[in-house]
Amino acid sequence: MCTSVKNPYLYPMNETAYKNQLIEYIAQRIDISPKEREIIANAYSLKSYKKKQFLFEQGHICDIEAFVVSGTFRIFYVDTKGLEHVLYFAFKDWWAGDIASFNSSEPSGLSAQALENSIALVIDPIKKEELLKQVPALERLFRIITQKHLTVLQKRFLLTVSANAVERYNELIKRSPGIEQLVPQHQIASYLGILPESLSRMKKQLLK
Amino acid sequence: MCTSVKNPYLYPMNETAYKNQLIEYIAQRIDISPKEREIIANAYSLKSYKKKQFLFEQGHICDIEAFVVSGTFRIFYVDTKGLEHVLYFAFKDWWAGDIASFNSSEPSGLSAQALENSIALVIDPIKKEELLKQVPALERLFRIITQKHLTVLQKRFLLTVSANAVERYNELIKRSPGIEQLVPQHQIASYLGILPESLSRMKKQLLK
DNA sequence: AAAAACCCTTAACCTACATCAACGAAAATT
DNA sequence: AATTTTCGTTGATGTAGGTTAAGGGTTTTT
Repeated sequence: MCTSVKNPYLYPMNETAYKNQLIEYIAQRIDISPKEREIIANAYSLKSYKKKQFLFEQGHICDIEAFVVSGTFRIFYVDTKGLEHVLYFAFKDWWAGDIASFNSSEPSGLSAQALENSIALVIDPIKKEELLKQVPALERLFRIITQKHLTVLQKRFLLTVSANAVERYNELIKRSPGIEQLVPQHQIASYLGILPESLSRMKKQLLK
Repeated sequence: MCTSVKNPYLYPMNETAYKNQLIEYIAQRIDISPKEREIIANAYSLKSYKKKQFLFEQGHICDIEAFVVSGTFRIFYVDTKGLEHVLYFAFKDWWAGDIASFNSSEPSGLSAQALENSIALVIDPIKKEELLKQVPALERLFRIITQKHLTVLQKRFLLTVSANAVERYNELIKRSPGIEQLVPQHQIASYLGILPESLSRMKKQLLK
């Protein structure tokens, strides 16, 4: 299904406005010249995703790294028993991708799916390498972003092995208040590493 | 306890040889000039650690990033109940540090302890910033290393939430054969996210 | 408007691993 | 060499969260 870039439903703002959102994000983290802003803006393509549409899919090569400008994606893993595990949610101004597959051209171990109609700026590995050559300051940006992702995942991992589901739930609500309005409850259960039935039971208990 | 740099027991090789080990590691990943090699070698300090000695400690600021040239460290987290959880082991040619604390000067959420007498090349955040300024190509190296760490942790996390202890144990042995000769069994249990008693029982079962 | 798909809840039962306690062997420390 | 600490094992018992099954509500699709 090929949707026009001009479709006002999918793109309530124009392309330049979305790209400025990315430029803003970058400028807050490193210094970039007007010339570099232009190069960056040109390197990314604007794409829209309908609810349930995939950004990339497990088993296929993930040749996309996305900056979410609007909407929400869930990034998840399907295990050998067919169960899904949410690695993280990508909201506005977050990145979504599978670093491993993106950098090695090996099949991705993750899928990313829109939880609602969403818009993202995307780039492929070749364009990204070119971009890094043209704007070397971005090496620093992506190092810092990756470090941040690593520290977040590290905390999450340690919480997962050291705390029970109730504690992990409380931590999530504390860190992301309002997430229960953005994401269906069974997806939250998946993020917490438990079944929807268990989360339902847990929340009932917590009301006492 | 101040140990002399000349102590032949602690340093079977000389300082230059250890630094060359780091330079070799770097040169295999990015291009560096002879001049840059010298700058890098000068930025790091050689330090020795007796068995059980800490490289850095949870609750204190981690102002150390270490490249292990010999020996083994365990990097672990002590939870609110006082239980220890191994995040990873750092062997020869691995890095050990707490990125979050190192970059933010906040108290570390991790400890690193030598499992045997070990030797490492260490750097502090200020020296590292200087080094990155003098050798910008290292931005790329550390971006790539951090990406690698992130993908490894991601796999580990997803395995932890999707597989049981037996499957995680088999995966560890497959990926790191010989680890059982390097690390005591209760540390392996901690890495797997189970108690030593459970691992012992599990291995007995597996023999059938 | 009807049908289908999706989502949440509850209940009975089950299992992987934790907890607690005790023992002997090995290794480190004196 | 003696003492202490560390390490691995085994057994009895407990529990968080998984499993299975079923019901009803809500949203999406036709």
